[in-house]
Parts: sequence; C-alpha cells; structure tokens
Amino acid sequence: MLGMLRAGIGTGYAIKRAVDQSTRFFWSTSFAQVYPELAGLEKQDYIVGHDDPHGERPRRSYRLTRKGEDALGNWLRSPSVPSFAFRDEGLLRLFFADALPDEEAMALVQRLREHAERADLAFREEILPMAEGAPAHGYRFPLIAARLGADYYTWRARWLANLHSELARDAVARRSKTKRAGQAGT
Amino acid sequence: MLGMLRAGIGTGYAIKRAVDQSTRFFWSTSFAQVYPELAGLEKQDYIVGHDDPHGERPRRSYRLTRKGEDALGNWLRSPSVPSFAFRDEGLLRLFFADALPDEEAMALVQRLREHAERADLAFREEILPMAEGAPAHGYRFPLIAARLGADYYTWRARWLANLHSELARDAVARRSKTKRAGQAGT
DNA sequence: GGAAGCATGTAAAGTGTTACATGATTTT
DNA sequence: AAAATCATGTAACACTTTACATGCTTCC
Repeated sequence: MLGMLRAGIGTGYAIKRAVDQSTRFFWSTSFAQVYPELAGLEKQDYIVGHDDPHGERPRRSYRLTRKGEDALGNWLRSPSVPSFAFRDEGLLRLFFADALPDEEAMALVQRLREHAERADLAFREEILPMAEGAPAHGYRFPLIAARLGADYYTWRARWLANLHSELARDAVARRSKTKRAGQAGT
Repeated sequence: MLGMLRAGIGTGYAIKRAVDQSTRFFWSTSFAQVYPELAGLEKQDYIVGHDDPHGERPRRSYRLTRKGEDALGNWLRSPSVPSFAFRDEGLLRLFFADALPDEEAMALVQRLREHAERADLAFREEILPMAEGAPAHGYRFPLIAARLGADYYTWRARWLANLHSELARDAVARRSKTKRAGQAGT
C-alpha cells in the first residue's frame, strides 16, 4: 500500500487496479482488504487522506506522511528474511503424483506445464507491456520484477517439459523390461 | 493430508514432521491446523482413525477410506487451475525498490540473492537428501518435486546475481555521464 | 537425571477470499 | 440506452499463525 501510494496511486480503487496489473502474480489483493487497510493506515498516521470527489461520485485520495515514507524505507532496507510464504499447489500435486498410475501422472505434469505456459503468456502479454511504461516515469524496478516473474514461468515450463520427456523415456524403458517382446505397434 | 496418509504417515504429529521435511518450502502447516483437520476429515468419512497408544502415551492413527482415496485421485486429476497463490515478499520489495537510492537498491538485490542462495542450500542439505530415500520405497515424485524446488532457488540466485551486475554496470555508466571527468580513483 | 523428541490439542489473533450492496460517470 | 468502468464499502466465511497447555518415552 505504501509503495503504491508513494508512486502516486492515490485511491483504494486505483491501488487494487494497479495491483491487478502489476504485482498480482506475486502479491494480490482485494477491495475488501484495501479499503479497511487504508483506514487503518490513516488512523496510525502512515498516510493522510482527503475527500476528492469526481462530480457527484465520492472519492478519497491518500498520500504518505513522513512516518509512512520512513516505514516504507525501513521495510525495503530491513534485513529480515522476506517471507517467501510461497504456497504452490502445483508443486504439491507433483509431490503426491505417485498416487496416480503412470500415464495419469504424466498428464498431471503436462497440465502443470500448460499452466506455467499460460502464466508465462499472461505475464508477457498483460504485465510486461504495462511495466514497460514505468521506466519513462522514473520507475526502473517494476519492469525488472515483471521480467523476473515472466522468466520464472518460462523456466518452469521448460523444466516441466524436460521432466515429461524423461518420464516418457523411463516409461518406455520399463515397459520393454517387464513385457519383453510382444506388441510392437502400441 | 490425504496424500500423506496414503503414503503411510498415519498420525498428526508424523504428518506435521513429514511436511517440515518435505513440502515445507511450497506448502507448510502447523499442529494447530493438522489436528482439527484430521478430526474434520474423519467426520466426513475421508479417513478413519483408531487409537494406537504407545505405552501410556496416547496416539491416534488414521488411514484413508475409499472415499478419501477417490478424493485424493480427483484432486490430482482435476484440471482446475492450481491456485499458485504464490506470495513472494522478496519480489514485492524488488518491485518497489525505486523508493531507495541506487546503492541501497543494489544492496536489496544482494540480500534477495543471498536469501535465494540460503534457500537453495537448505533445500539441497535438508530436503533433497530426505527425498532421495523415497524412490527406494516406491515414491518417485517427492524427489522430483524437491529437485524442482532446489533448481528454482538456484535459478533465482543466478538471475539476481546477473541483475546485480547489470545494475552495477548501469550505475558506472550513469556516473561517468553525469559527472564527466573528475575523481578517477573512487 | 536431564534433554530431546513424541504426541495431542485449544484459544486468540491475524490474514485473506467471496459474495453482497450501492450508485455515479464515461464510453459505445 | 446499455455496457463498461469508476468508486466505496460490509458481512460472512475460510484459512493461518502464534502462543499456550500438558504429559509420556527414549536417548545420552
């Protein structure tokens, strides 16, 4: 929130939208989180808000206080372990794939690969172009973070594709071992 | 939970310990989650438990019912988008690093790189050796998942190291541009 | 005899998601 | 005139973490 406000994104609605267009893949949010949090931050003097209506439609804009700027700086400078509380249901499924027969486990790997490919594409089509506009406004790091995210999904898709090839090779090897001769055309 | 029970890990305590030694980096849990969840799963007939004391010390062991096995299979087979609700505070800090002066932003990148290196090491020293025992018991995928995790942190550390070099080059370029001649030894 | 590990849980607080509810303005 | 977008919020539910609470068994 503080980071977005510092970049001049001043309303709850705009912050939610900006998150959807930028950090969504590694840090998402919702209106139900944004509005109460803005109120809380204001009560604690990290930010100050003022009414900023647009015609009849009410709107509230916020900006950082000195205390808020300091808090943002301290967070970015803090050596504390950044909590990569990184819950990856895809990896969890992979972990338990032994519960499936071979062909279905391979299908799971393919689905995970396709999922990584879709995320890669979404990143490159939706997030990266958006981030490419940032350097012109003096923000270098949004594009860098977007590139790290996009490259990650590319890497992951390739890793899973390699895994699938390996599993396919293993399956062939095992079949010819157990069944020896026989049906050459299946 | 179902996956762990299927692998013969039968008590809440053992499940929590197994998670700490295997899926922790992509799916962690706590005792406060495990015990109520086992009770809930039993009430819904996904699992059945029996008292299995060890001397005077009470213990309760569970195993999958048919319904539980089916549910595990359905989860692994489901095409539904695996919720990669992947919250990465490190990437979020990188995104907002423009709020710091150049040298401090570079220090942040270094910290993130070191963090990835530590996670890589932890994976290779703590998780991988554990996972290497699994194939002997007929489980291939725990090792595969561990390798994907370990390789990810290796990749990430390298990406961040490259980024740091680039930023260092840019900083030198920019300094020589703005300050032209002058202090050649700093 | 003490420390480490095994074993089970509850309470409270914090965090996050989904659905609901409302209405104005701008674009097509 | 309708649809999309702007704009703000609440309620209920689900999930997660941290701290607390207890006691047995095994290893050193």
